[in-house]
Amino acid sequence: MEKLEDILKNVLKGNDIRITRQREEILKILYEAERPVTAKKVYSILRKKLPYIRLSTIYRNLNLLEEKDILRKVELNMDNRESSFEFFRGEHHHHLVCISCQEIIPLECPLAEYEKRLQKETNYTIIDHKIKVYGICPECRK
Amino acid sequence: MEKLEDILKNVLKGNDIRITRQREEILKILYEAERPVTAKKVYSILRKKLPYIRLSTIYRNLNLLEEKDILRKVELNMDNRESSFEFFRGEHHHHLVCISCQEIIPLECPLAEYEKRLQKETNYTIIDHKIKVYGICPECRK
DNA sequence: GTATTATATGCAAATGATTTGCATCTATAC
DNA sequence: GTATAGATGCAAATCATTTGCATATAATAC
Repeated sequence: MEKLEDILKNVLKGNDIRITRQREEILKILYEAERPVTAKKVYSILRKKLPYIRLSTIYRNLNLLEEKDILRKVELNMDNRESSFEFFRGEHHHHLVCISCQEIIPLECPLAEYEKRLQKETNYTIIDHKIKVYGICPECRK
Repeated sequence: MEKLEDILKNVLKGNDIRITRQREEILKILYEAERPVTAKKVYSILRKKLPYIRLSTIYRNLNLLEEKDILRKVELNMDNRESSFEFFRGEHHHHLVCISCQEIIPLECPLAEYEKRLQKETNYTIIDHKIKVYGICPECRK
């Protein structure tokens, strides 16, 4: 049974990405996160371990990992100001966000059939889509 | 038959918004636009007529009109950097955007049933949702 | 292990959309 | 017309994100 550190190292190697301490730690945070995280969040976690790390390094790596399809970028705030990132485990999905406490529930994609129909109706080649659902969770409704 | 100027004036009055030249012109641009427009776009159109207008005025008014439910704010770029606004004619809808030429097709909402189901399954109170579909239009595919 | 070289990082500054503070102006109510 | 709450012009601030550059480091060949 492989150690997490080695698994993540291999993820990097397999994508021709050099292994650096910063990279490993960033990826680990994303891998272990239960919900999408912002660059600032990664920064605030990491600077305890790596006091010299900069936000620019975080951004460069998040973007790199997204380009390599290891992470996905998602916009979850209603106002779309800050991006979050999540480890991409191969499944296309969406999010239901509580507008009060920001809790996030992943959603299976309900548009598979719809996309096909849309493609026929509009004659567009459909590439991708994004869905975000906003609500209030049972906890916050109380 | 009422003139457009008067219709828009009444829209403003009906929402307890003072009538100013800048306001009227901004609203008119939005009303007549065939697709969502950015603040910068409004600015570049308007400064021909009102050379002294500032982007801050545009933003203040777009935001005000959105709060009053006269406009809707939409994020159409894949990278979500710039917001667009469109005149809200009462129908909840979404957009299919060509990632090459940015042409936009409005889409009827396919999630009405889904929202109800989701509400039951998750016990969240569903408030709203956003869908964006990205594709390549027939013209650009050639 | 050491040297070589391409790439990554720290750091500071830039960017770009959007917002804000403040003095002045103006639409509306009296 | 006058008073005043609210709007605008203007400049500067804000905030997430990106970039330029000198230095440091990982991968690679020896």
